[in-house]
Amino acid sequence: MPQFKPIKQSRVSEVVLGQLKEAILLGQFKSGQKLPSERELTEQFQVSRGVIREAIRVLEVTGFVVTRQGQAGGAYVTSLSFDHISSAFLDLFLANKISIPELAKVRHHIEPEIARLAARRITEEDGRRLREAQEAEFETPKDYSDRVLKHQRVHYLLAEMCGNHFFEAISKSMLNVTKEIVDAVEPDHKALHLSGEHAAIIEAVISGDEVLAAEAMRVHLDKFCRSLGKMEEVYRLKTRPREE
Amino acid sequence: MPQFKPIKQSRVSEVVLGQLKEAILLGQFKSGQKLPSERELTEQFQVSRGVIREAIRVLEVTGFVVTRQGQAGGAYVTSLSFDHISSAFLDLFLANKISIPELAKVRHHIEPEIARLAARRITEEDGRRLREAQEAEFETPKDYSDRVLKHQRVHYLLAEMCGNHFFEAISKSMLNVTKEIVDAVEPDHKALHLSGEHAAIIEAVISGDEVLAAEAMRVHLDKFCRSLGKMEEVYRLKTRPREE
DNA sequence: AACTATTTGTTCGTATGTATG
DNA sequence: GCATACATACGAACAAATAGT
Repeated sequence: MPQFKPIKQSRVSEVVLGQLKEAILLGQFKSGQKLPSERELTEQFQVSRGVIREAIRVLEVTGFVVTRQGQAGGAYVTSLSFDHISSAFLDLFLANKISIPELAKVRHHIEPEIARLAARRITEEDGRRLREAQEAEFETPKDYSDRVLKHQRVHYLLAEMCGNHFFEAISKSMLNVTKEIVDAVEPDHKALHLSGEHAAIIEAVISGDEVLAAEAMRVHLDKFCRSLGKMEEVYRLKTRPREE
Repeated sequence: MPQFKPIKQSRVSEVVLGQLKEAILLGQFKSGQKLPSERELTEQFQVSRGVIREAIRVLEVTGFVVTRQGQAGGAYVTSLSFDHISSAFLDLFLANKISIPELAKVRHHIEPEIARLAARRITEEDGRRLREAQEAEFETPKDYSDRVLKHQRVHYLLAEMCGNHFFEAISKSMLNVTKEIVDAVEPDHKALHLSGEHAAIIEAVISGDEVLAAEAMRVHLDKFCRSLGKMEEVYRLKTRPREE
């Protein structure tokens, strides 16, 4: 006996959203192309402008389009990036659903593998970018936030080089959350200077030695995650009172 | 010379969104509580209802609130779940930003570790649930989708038991994407019966043997990921034409 | 440099649908 | 069944931004 599927599509905006999303995924609107204007869409869908706007807003926060104002403005289809995964993870962290030790454990488990994969596929161009990032660590940063970014750059590059977009998304998300923490705590930890910490990793990756690269990353994270752990209390104090 | 930060917060709805989100994260609205009604918010913020509605819609798709209609309806704060991370990953997959081999590799690297952690913290109650899930695999499913769910149940439970919410979120996301694939392809692969496949893993986890649990998971995924790999072409054919 | 057309952003008033008591 | 409180939807306007003339 075939079960019936639950009928319930109240909310017109979700139907509109579904059709627009489907069209984008089907490639009927390619990256860079513009969706019809809100007014046009109201005519095509025969719904009010508010509905259209809600649907487009959702497409925007899920990363499918960006909107611009003015003539030649509108909703432009974009290539989905990993930023929205990152911000979803960040939300989870801000809502205290992920703790710093948990973050540290995951980084410790994943990033050595990423380093290993990067070492396996390293190219000359990649090597150049790594060395470049390493030198940038010693430049004087504009502010704390910039300094953290400079230090994360190597991890970021390795994530891109590992050749697995899933790993890349996860790693970038973790770096993003890490940055949130360090940014908040850093001013109290001025002493924390890690410039040059990545040298061993970079050399191992460039030399193509998978095992060594993973090991070097492991050693680095051992050290870093320890200091990350110490930030836990400071961070929670500085930010919000725990939800009951 | 201190740089000026780019001022640009046009879009009233984003300011409203920011304030509401902040209030929720600060615990000023606890989980289960209701935000003020749209009308009240228009008065407090002194903006139009469309703006309020857009902000609430975004809070909804990012998982901070659910909205209900009718008297006693409104936007209710919810505890952030991992569902939105999952759907963000699913979007990436649907947009061809993640391939099936990539997914397989990540599962292969993460789930043994999850099994290991689960084995380390196993409780009697957990063991009972695992055995329960295993028996359920042999029950006759209602449909293909239900069958996949039954088979994934063990992986799902282990993710919850591993004690790391980050791993949990990632693993559930991967399972979610996997389900999408298998659901689409399964009808062609009726022969694929995996009932009982998880026995070794479950026994190892329950016995608390970390090494064995990880190894059993590795063996299982070896096999499963091979068949997952074969689904790649079938899946892409069945679904959408690639966006070049 | 000013004007114009286009498009999103925002507002208000009103009407309808839906769940609660 | 009716009143209430709320979200949902519509439509017509005006404001603001931006590209082209």
